Amino acid sequence: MSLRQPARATIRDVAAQAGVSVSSVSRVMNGEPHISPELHARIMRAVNRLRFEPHSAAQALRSRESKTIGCMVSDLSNPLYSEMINGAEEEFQRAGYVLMLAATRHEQDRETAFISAVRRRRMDGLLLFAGDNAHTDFTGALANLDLPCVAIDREVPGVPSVRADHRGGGLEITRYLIGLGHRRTALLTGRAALLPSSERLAGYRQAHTEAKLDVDPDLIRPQTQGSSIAFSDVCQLLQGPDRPTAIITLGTHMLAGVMDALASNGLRYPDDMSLVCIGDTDLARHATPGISALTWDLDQMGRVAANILLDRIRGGDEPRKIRPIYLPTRFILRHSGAKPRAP
Amino acid sequence: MSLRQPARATIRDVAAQAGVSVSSVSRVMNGEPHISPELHARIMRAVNRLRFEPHSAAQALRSRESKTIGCMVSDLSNPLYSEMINGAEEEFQRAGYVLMLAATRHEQDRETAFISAVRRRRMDGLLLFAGDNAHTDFTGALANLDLPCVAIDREVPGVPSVRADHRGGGLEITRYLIGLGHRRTALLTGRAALLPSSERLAGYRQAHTEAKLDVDPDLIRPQTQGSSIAFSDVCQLLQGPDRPTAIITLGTHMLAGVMDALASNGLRYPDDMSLVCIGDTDLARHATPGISALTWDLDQMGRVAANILLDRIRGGDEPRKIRPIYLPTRFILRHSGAKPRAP
DNA sequence: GGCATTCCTGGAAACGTTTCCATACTCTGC
DNA sequence: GCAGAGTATGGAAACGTTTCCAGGAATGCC
Repeated sequence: MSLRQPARATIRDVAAQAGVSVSSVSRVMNGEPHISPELHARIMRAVNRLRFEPHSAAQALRSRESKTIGCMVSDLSNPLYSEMINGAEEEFQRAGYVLMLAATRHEQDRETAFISAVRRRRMDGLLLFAGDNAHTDFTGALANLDLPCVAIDREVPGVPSVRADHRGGGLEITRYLIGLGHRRTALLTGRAALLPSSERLAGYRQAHTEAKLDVDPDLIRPQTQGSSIAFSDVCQLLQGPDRPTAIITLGTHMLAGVMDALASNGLRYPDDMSLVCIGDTDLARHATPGISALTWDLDQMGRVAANILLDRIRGGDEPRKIRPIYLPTRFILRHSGAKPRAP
Repeated sequence: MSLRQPARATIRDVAAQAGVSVSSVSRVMNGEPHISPELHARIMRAVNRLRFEPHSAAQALRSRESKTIGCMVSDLSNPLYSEMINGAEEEFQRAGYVLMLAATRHEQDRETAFISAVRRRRMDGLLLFAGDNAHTDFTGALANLDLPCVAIDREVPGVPSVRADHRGGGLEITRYLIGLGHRRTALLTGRAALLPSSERLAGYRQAHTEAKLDVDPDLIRPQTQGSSIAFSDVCQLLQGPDRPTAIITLGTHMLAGVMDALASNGLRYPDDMSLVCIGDTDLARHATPGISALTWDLDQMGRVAANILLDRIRGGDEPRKIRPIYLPTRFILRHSGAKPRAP
């Protein structure tokens, strides 16, 4: 159809075509004030005729702004993350930024590699999703970065963060189970090094302390997320001498493993075992009976984090409040909890 | 801790520090041959001392390669997509490319806006995930792009694609239901403008033709994805005079609505209604009874697409085979299908 | 009418690389 | 001992913008 375009138009071509200087074209493209209507019109005509599109590498080089946000996430296939990113991305799009994504798969090498990419590409900001707090090389590299950052459900020294109130959520659901009479509640909460897990555990402990109950460390299973791991964890717990009477588990992937384990041990919930899951899912909603779940607004979290980051980018280096912002969790009561059986 | 770094080191600083020319530094950084070991060592020492990191905008400007891949997806929060992207991203990372992500939310404006961003940023390639084939402005803009592209589950003229065999899958599951004796099978398959939906429908029709059955257009519900829509669709179908005896539905979000609709109409599967879902999910796996599902390898699809794109980028403009590559689907038989009740 | 502002425009120097060209040196084979 | 190929380095011109500086034309004020 169209001939192969020999070369893309540059700002120079536009200036020549319109018979004006390059600087005027630049001013028009950037919407600067003090431009006569005629000049504006003439330049825009040339821009359209030549289909001029500024080369953003050149812009970035000169203006020291890449209009780019880095986004580091451990596992993109986890819907918890992708939903937050979805929300954040929309805010960035609206502000004219493009998102650069990297999945680190919990590997420290990938984290530092991405930090390096962030530096080389002079990205304007960085969004950090939950990742291992134990990765110290990473926080070191980050400290030298001198770049607006916002962390999501992650603790990074000197970096403001947005978090769901996992501690409060853990407290609420544990209190609920204790209130039902449960004295032995298993907690399958994902990698211990992740902030949401450790916060949840803190809430769980607090609820037990309040009720003057001891917590059996065996009941805490801070394993990597995964349905088969949940399965074997639960089987193991069930074979022990002193079974738990309730289980708190992550909703994504793990809940399925837990349900399998119960079923293959001939147990039913809520009668033989109470169940609460963290993060509402189709499975929790539509299992029979429905499974009570702790939930929070992922899309909103992504958006809030994005806007804080944008503010910091625009506001320059103000050493804003670093205090984390907490978003509430909400407990959805369904029918997966009951009083423990009399022993 | 560390003083605020006044300015980042440039290749010039490195050259000065090492007492060599800029071009030598450039050569070393890019691993070019014909460099004496001493020079190499001297330069690397300077690089490390100054913590030099090349400015990728400058590199992109000069070398006309941005080492960047655009990735356009309609809805990032859909796990089907995020899992494919997760796979693709790993391949790109391995090859030294960074992924730039945009969620279009099925809005044509966002699609063209992103295409423009792709041009301005001189991205090296573009990955297109399933989107409305009806968006013609978009395909026009794309045709002018003259850039390596690969589409995933999407039909774009002149662009090679990777697709799951949705047609074959639709055929297989419809045959299965027809084999059980079903004559009226509802199909809730998502937006009609999406390739997977239309392909699935084609398979569905073919199975009916083979069996010399008519298809009732009322049974085909090409609605937007969403659990509440599935709910009302099914309720409507159940109130009609001539109920379907089987339902094929998308697994993500929609299956839940379907199950709700059945429950609230006092129906049970598989006895009152057979069920097959597209895309395996926790819910399909762990509902009781388990729900038969059509599945395919999302991670693999992302990787295959990424590698085709990388090949095209490296291989230059070879007008390769544009024929789509199909990945197989697999039918997982569970317990959600039965013979229809005698009327 | 002279002078200080403000408005509009152009020229040219950056920004930090890569790459082309030139040059000086080291081999190799005869 | 010399042409020619190959190796190792440096110099300088791009790449396509933004932005600083300068200057001419209006405008306002006394």
